[in-house]
Amino acid sequence: MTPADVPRLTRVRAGSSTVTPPLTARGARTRAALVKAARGLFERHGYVETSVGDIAKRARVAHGTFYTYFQSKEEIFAEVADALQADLLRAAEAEPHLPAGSPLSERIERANRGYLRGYEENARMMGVLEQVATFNPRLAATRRSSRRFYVQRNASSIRRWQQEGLVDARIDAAYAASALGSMIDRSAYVWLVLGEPFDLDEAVVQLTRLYCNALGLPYHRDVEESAARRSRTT
Amino acid sequence: MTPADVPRLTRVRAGSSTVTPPLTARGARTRAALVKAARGLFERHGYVETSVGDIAKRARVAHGTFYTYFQSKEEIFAEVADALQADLLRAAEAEPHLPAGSPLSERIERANRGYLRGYEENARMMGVLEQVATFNPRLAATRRSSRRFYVQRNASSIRRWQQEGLVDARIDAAYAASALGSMIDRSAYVWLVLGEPFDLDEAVVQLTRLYCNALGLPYHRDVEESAARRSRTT
Amino acid sequence: MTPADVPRLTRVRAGSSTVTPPLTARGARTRAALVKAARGLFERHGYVETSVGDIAKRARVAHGTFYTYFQSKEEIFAEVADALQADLLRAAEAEPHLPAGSPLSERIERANRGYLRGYEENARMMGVLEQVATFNPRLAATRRSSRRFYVQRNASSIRRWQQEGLVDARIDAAYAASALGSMIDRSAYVWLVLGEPFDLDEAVVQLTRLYCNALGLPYHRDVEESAARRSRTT
Amino acid sequence: MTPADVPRLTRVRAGSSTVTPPLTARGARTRAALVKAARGLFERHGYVETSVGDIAKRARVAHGTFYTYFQSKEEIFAEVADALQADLLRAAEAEPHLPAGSPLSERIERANRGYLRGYEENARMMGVLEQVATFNPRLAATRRSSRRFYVQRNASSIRRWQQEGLVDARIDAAYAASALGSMIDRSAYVWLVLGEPFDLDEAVVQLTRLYCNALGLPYHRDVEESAARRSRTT
DNA sequence: AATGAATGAGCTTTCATTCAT
DNA sequence: AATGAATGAAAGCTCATTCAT
Repeated sequence: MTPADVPRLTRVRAGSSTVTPPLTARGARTRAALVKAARGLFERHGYVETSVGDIAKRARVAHGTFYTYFQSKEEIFAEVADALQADLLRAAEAEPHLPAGSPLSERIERANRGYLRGYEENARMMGVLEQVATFNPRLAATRRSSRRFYVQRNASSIRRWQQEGLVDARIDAAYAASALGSMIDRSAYVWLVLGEPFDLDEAVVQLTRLYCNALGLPYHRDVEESAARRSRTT
Repeated sequence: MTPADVPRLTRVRAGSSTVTPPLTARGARTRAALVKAARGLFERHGYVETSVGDIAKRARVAHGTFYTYFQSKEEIFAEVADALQADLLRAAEAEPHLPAGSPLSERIERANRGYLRGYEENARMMGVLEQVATFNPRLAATRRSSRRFYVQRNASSIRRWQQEGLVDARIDAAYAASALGSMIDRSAYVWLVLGEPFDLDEAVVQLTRLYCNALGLPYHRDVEESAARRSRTT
Repeated sequence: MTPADVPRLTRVRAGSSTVTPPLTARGARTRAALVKAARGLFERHGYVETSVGDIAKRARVAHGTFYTYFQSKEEIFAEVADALQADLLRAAEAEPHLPAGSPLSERIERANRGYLRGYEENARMMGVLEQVATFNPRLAATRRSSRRFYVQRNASSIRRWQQEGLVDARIDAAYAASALGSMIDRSAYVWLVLGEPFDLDEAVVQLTRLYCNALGLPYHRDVEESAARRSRTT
Repeated sequence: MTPADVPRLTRVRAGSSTVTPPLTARGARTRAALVKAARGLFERHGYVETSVGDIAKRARVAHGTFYTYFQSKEEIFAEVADALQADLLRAAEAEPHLPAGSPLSERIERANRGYLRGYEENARMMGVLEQVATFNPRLAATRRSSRRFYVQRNASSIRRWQQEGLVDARIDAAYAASALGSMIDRSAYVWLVLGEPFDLDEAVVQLTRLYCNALGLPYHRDVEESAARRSRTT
C-alpha cells in the first residue's frame, strides 16, 4: 500500500482553504519552526494546555505570525497529526521485508511489530491524538474513517482466508477485523501512552499468538516449536 | 465480586472533603438537580465544553449555589463518574445467572454481554470518562489502577486454566488478559461511543468466540453446533 | 477620666439601629460566641480575610444566625473594636497609682507604661484596627475624633505647664501634643504590630525621657541619678 | 545618599519577571496610561476598592490588555509605589542645600521640611501605601526593611553626637532614632493623610524643636532668638 | 512576512446578604 | 432564635483571534 492510499488523518474545513502559504525560503523556515514548536508542546502539555502564544514564543516568532501560516490552533494540530501518520507508515515500511512465501502469521507478526514500533517512537503524540479525538468532531471523523479503511482491508483478508478454508466460517470477518484491530491498538495505547509495563518483543509475540489463535491460523512460532519437539521425540 | 472490592473511579482530594454534610430535603433536591444537569451536559457536550455556569443554569439555580455543593467542576464530575460505575456494576449483575456447572465460555459470554449492555446504557458518559481520563491525571490514575485490578483478576483465571491444561502454556497470562481486555473495552468504545454500526447480540457472540479461540478454550456455541451437525449427519 | 468620657471607637450607621438584640440567656451566649469567634479570626487573618461564614462556623452557629445579631461584618467589627478600647482603658487604670505629689515625669511615664502594656496585650487586634481604619471611613472618622480628644487633653496639660513656666512658651502645645502622641502610638505599632525587637521597660524609659526632654520637663530618673552622683561626689 | 542605596519599596516575585520587555511606542503609551489610571484610582478609592477592570476602563483599553503589561493588580501597584518613592527622594533632594558648616539643627530641619513636602505632594498615595502595607506581607516586609535602613542611619548619627558630647549618653540611640522617626512620619500621616489641620512651615519648626530638645541639641532658631533677645536686652 | 498590541468573551470562584422554614 | 439554602454581583485572569503598522 502506498501512503497515497491512506486517508489523511485530518482535513481542513471544507471551503476555507489553508492560509496562503508564504513560499519563500524564509517563510518555509518559519512555518517549520512553528510546526516543530507545536509538536514539542503538544507532546509535553497536551492540546488543551498548549496555547498559540506558547507555540509562537517557542518558535521565536511574534504571536501574530502564527496566523500567517495557520488559521487556528486546530489547523496546526492537523498538520502535526498528518506528519505523525506519515511517520507511522514509514515505521511500518521500515520493518525488514519478508521473503516471498513466508507464512501468514509471519506477515501478521511483522505488521504488529511495525505498528508497535511506530507507536513507540511517537507515543506522546499518539496520546495527544487520542485526547483531541475525544472533543474535536472533525478529527474524530477522520480518525473514524481511517479506522474503517484499515478494518475493511483486514476484513477482506479474513474473508479471503475463509474462502481458502484457513479461517472458520462462523467468524464474522467484519467483527473480527474490528475487534482484533481494537485489541492491537488499545494495547499499544495502554502500554505506550498509559505506561503500563511491557516488553515490546514479547508483546509482539503474544499479540500475534492471540490474533492467530482467534482466527484459527497457525502461528509459525508455535508450529516450529511443535515440529522441533516432534523431531526431537522421534 | 461485591462492589466494595472495586476501586472507586474517582477519589476526592485528600484532606479537603466535599462541601456538603448538613443536608435538608431541599438541599438534597438541589444537589440532585445539579448532578442531573451536570450529567446531561457532560453527555451532550463533553467535559471541556461544559461550564459550571451551564450546569447551574440548567439546574435552575444561581451560579453561586453550585459551590454550596461542589468545590469545582472536577468534583461534580467525580460524583457523576462514581454513579456511572455503580450503574455498570448493576448492569453486570443484572445478567441472568447461569446454572452451576455451565461451561467456561458461557460464563465468559455472560460477562461480555453484561459489559456491553452496561456500556450501552451509559455510552455517552463512557465517552466523556474516556475524554477526561486523557487530561485529568487523577482520574487517569484511578482508571489505570481499576484497569489493573480487572486485568490481574483475569490473568489469575487464565493461569488457573493453564494449570488445568485448558489453556496453552505458551500464552503469557498477563499479556493475554491485558490484550483481550483491551479488545473488549475498545470494541465497546468503537461501537457505542464512536457509533460504528453493530448488533449487540452478534457482537457478544463474535467477541466471545475470538476470546475463546485466542485462549484455545472451546466455545459452547460452536461445540453445540458441531455436535448438532454431527448428530444430524449420522 | 472615666470610660464614659471617651468617645466610642465605632458608631453604627445613623438611623439604622442595631438589630433587635435577643435577650434570652441563650441569645446572649450565641452573641458572645460570635464576638469571640470574630475577634479570634480578625486577629489571625485580618478583617478582609475573615468572612462572615468563617465567623459563624467558628462560633458553631448557622451562617444566617449571624444576621440575627449583627447587621453586617462591619457591625461586629465595631463591637470587637469597642471591647478592645475598653480593654486598653482597663489596662491603663491597672497601672499602680502614684502617691499624690509625684513628679510630673513619673505621671507621664506611668501613662506611657500603661499604654504600651495595654497595646501589648491586644497587639494583634491593634494591627487589625489600623488596617480597617485605612479603608473604612466610618471607623477612620471615629478614630480621628478619639485621637483629637486625647491630643486636646494633652495640649491642655502642656498649656498649663507653660503657664506654670515648666514648658518653653515657644513650643506650640497643639503641635507638641499631636507629635508626641504620634511618637508614642506609632512606636507601639512598630514594636508590637510590626514586631521590631524592643524591651518594654526600656522602651518606657526611653520614650518618657524623649518626651520630657522635648518639652523641657525634668525626667525624674535623670534627676535622681544626677542628684545621686552629686551626693556621691560631695 | 544616592537612590541606589535605598531599598526599593517593592520587589517582584523572584523568578517570574514582569511581562513587558519588547515595547513599541504604542505599547509604552498604553502601559503609561494604565499606570496613570491605576495611580488615579488608587488615590481616589484605595487599593482594595480598585479593580483591574476599573483600571482598564479608565485607561480606555480592553480588560485583557491590562494583562499584556502586568500580571496582577499587585504588580501594577508595585510600579506605582516605586515611582512614588522616587518622587519622595526627588523632593528631599529639591530642598535648597545648606552652606557647609551649618548648625546641626538646621540640617535636621531641612530633612524634616523635605520629608513633609515630599509627603504632601504624594499624600493620597502615601495613605494607600500605608493601607496596602497592612495586608500585603511582601510590601510590609520591604517597608520594614526600608524603615530599618533609615532608623539605623539616624541611630549612627545620634551615636556620633553622643561621642562628641552633644547628646546625653543616657539616651539609647536605637530607641531614639526609632521613636523620633515614628514621630515624624506618623505626624505626616496624621496631617496629610488623615487631614488634621496644620501649617507646613510651622509644623517643620515645631517638629524640629521637639526633635532637638529631645536629644538635647540646640535648636538654631531658639538660639538666635535668645541671642537676639539678649542683645536687645543689653 | 512579520510584528506585537489589542480585543473581549468567557471562565472559575468568593461572599455578604436575604429568604423560607 | 435558629437554620442553612439560595442569591447574584463582582472579581481576577486566560487566550484565540484580529488589527494596525
